[in-house]
Amino acid sequence: MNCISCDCKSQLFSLLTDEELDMVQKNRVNVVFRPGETIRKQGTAMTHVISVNRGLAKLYLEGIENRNAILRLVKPTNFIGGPGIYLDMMHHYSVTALMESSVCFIDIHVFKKIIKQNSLFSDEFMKDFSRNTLAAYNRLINLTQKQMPGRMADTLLYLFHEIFQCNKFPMLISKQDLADHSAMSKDSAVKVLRGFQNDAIIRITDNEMILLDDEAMKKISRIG
Amino acid sequence: MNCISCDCKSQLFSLLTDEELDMVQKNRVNVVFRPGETIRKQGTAMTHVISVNRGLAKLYLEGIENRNAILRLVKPTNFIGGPGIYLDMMHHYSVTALMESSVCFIDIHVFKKIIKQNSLFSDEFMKDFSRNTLAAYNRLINLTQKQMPGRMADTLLYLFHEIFQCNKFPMLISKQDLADHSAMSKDSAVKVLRGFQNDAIIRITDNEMILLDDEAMKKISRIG
DNA sequence: TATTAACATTGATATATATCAACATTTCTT
DNA sequence: AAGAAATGTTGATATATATCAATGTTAATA
Repeated sequence: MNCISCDCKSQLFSLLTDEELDMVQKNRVNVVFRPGETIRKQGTAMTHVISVNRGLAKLYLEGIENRNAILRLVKPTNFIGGPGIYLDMMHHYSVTALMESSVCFIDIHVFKKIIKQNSLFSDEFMKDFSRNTLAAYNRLINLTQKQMPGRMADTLLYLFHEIFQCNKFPMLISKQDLADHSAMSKDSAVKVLRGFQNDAIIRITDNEMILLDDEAMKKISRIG
Repeated sequence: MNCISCDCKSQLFSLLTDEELDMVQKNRVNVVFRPGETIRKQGTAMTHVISVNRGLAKLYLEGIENRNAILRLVKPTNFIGGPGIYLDMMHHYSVTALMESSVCFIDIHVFKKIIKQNSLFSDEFMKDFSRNTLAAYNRLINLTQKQMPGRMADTLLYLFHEIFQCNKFPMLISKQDLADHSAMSKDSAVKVLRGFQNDAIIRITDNEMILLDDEAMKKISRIG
């Protein structure tokens, strides 16, 4: 496999010249993770950035007393950098696979070198970084100013519309994960989801979740 | 007043050459705001970045139903950019003066031009941006995983140690502001502060707040 | 298949937090 | 100085949320 012909590299890397891609090619390593395996661990040294080729993973902050806050899910062909790149070369969040996932680790020094020499690339990197920061601001508002049904509705709308882009998705994500993305306890998450099912807004079967009433869900998101 | 000799410009700008500073000089405007005046308004077009020369201001997200989330306070010689620079050239947060404040507005095109040509400057800009993003991550954990006393303790420790760097500070910040920084209602903020006073952790007089027991405050921050 | 371990569910209860209403104080305006 | 407006304060009450305990279900493993 070759970076130049690879069609599952992050959009960021399509801005590179063949020469630059060749440099990436020589300084990357591809790894396949199984569900539950840790791709990145918060608090460890950052030696590589990541391009997700295949699969799905959760990106989360490890908080207080083993509680996690899931910031977002990552899927092909997302790029995973992080604020440590320019700060302290540490990982400030963890990433764990939710299904079998193939990712490329790219040496951070090569990455930084290319940032300096290719301004199209660095502009797009800044855009990606800015989008993530803005998303964090929105999370902050939603998680602190809405109550549980509104927060869970935000999480589900995110999954249906942004991650899976479909009105049904396979239940690769646990109830605990849904709770961790919505800043509530697992018990509360289960109860809120039960309410949504009773109101025929979603249906949850053994292996998938189906969005039955998008309008109702959006309304719950709005009114908090 | 001249940017080259100015000793209250943001540290960022000390990395510029005299030539670059001259360009800044020709494309900046200095404005003095009085307490309560809006320096930046969320949702409007971003035409300038800001360097704070004198004073104190609150930087906040405008949330749901007129509720605000204060992200941080800005003081001399902070730089104020924001995720809009590389995204959509819009302001994603508002900034309001808490006391008489003098700030310089620097044309964003000039700013972007210098970013491209001076890598010391762009590296330091990235550091500043990353620090703010990391701070937002920490806020997200503290605000969603701690209860009210822990959140208020975080707010007060931030004010004493990071903003004023003193065990007392003038009450330029209202109870509503303290509530908005701690993600709680004003009523609740008043009650939590009353509790801290009853436990002799702080003292609040007409015009200042005094930290009496730093250890106790840190403990409340820890145990949430 | 038996056995654990992880994950899910539910109702009851306790706790945290917001809201409300009434009032006090300060600040601003005329 | 008077009035109005903003801000601060408090206790009572209602609501939201977490925790707990009991139990069920599914998935991993021997």
